[in-house]
Amino acid sequence: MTFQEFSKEVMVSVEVLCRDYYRENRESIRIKKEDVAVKNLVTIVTTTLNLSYKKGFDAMSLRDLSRESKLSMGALYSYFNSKEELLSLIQYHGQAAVEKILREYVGRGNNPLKKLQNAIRIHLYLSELMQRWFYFFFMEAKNLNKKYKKLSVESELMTERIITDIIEDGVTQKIFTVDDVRLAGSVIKAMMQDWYLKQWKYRERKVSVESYAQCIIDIAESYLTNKRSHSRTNKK
Amino acid sequence: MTFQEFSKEVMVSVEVLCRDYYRENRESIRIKKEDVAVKNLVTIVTTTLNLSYKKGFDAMSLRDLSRESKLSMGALYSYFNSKEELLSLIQYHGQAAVEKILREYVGRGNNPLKKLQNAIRIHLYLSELMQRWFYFFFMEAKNLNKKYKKLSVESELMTERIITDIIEDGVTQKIFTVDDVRLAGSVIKAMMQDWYLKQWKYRERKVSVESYAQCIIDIAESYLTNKRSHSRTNKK
DNA sequence: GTCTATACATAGATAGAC
DNA sequence: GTCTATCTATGTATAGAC
Repeated sequence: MTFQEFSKEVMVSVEVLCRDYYRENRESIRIKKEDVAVKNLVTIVTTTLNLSYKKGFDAMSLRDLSRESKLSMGALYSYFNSKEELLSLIQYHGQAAVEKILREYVGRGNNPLKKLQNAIRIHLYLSELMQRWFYFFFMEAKNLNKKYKKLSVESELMTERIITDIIEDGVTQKIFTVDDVRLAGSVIKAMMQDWYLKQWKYRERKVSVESYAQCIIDIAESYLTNKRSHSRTNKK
Repeated sequence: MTFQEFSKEVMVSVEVLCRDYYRENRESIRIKKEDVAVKNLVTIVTTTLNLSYKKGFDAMSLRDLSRESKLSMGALYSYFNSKEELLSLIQYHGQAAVEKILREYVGRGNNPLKKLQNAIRIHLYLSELMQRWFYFFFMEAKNLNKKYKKLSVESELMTERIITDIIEDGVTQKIFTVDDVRLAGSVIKAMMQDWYLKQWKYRERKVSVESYAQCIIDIAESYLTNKRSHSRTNKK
């Protein structure tokens, strides 16, 4: 599956996501016309993601947001009750959207090798489409309150789990060889994460998301299918 | 080289680092007794790193810092002229200290394979010793002004360069096979970075820095010494 | 050298006109 | 629904006593 095919198919629209948020919070949002509300929410969220990418959520003042989104302070507060609520809106609904898409696309393939390739590609394609979101999830997680922080950690572990489950499967089928499945999954995830954390670097070097994916796949494969024992890792 | 051997040998003391800063900025620091100044600078820097780790540098107010470090607001401002100066003090002198140590230890080994193993280990050991610093460098880079941001990017590329130079060398000697040397170096760095960005995860799982290092080395080796062609990556 | 007290700017948040 | 004007808390930074 190429990136282009994927992006045509998923249509992760911020609009859908904001509509979900709106419908779940009708009571606390003062705006009653759904279309107006959703339209402005999209602006608010998009602007927040961009400003946070530049200076961080905490450094972004609501006056910055007001200026950039061309909505007054008063208008902003019709859509959320506090800056913290804006933060958790993005984190919570964003991660939910990501999980939904991952669950839908990941898991395809009829053997562990194909499944792994697919999982890596899908993850990377999605993080490319939603770069600002993924960056935000990671960089702003520490500002969340206890409840949302817990959800955020769970989300991190869930995506790791997708990888480790496939590896586990491959080990059982004697296709993969590896000592510590969870550690392997963790570092594969780390490589994937670099794609959206260091966007500036890869953009500058004109690395395409497809070739990046292929590189990670090659690395994962050569490690997991390496017949030589990794016995030194076993010392513990 | 084990982590214990390394940590005994390097002695990255925050004190040395603060003394350097003090001596370079004698004019602008109002405190004239070096020992008093250095002692308080150590407290200030350490406390800043800890608070920033918890809530981010931007969210940390100088009142927080004053409370935690048990120095009054007035006292704090005897050591720096603005919050921004505190930020760049940590970034600039911290990264300089890191580079100095890396230059000293990396490059040992009499063939590319040994050199690569050594470079990965030293990087990880150092990032373990200076976890708060490395975390700070990455998370707070966006708050720097233009001048220091440039230095920060250079520092990132420099450490990447250490890895790619070794790989390049190995390719020339036909020990390694890889299409895109720079991309390989970049993702190896990404795996190393995860060690200090996700400390909570690895601590919880009781992964030692040595076994983490061994895992990254195994992955890098199996990829770089894999004879199978990575032709698919070559499409560009 | 260190403190307390305070100036001044800006932050988040809200009231009430339109 | 959106705006402007304004409240109050908190932030960075400094002056001046000890």
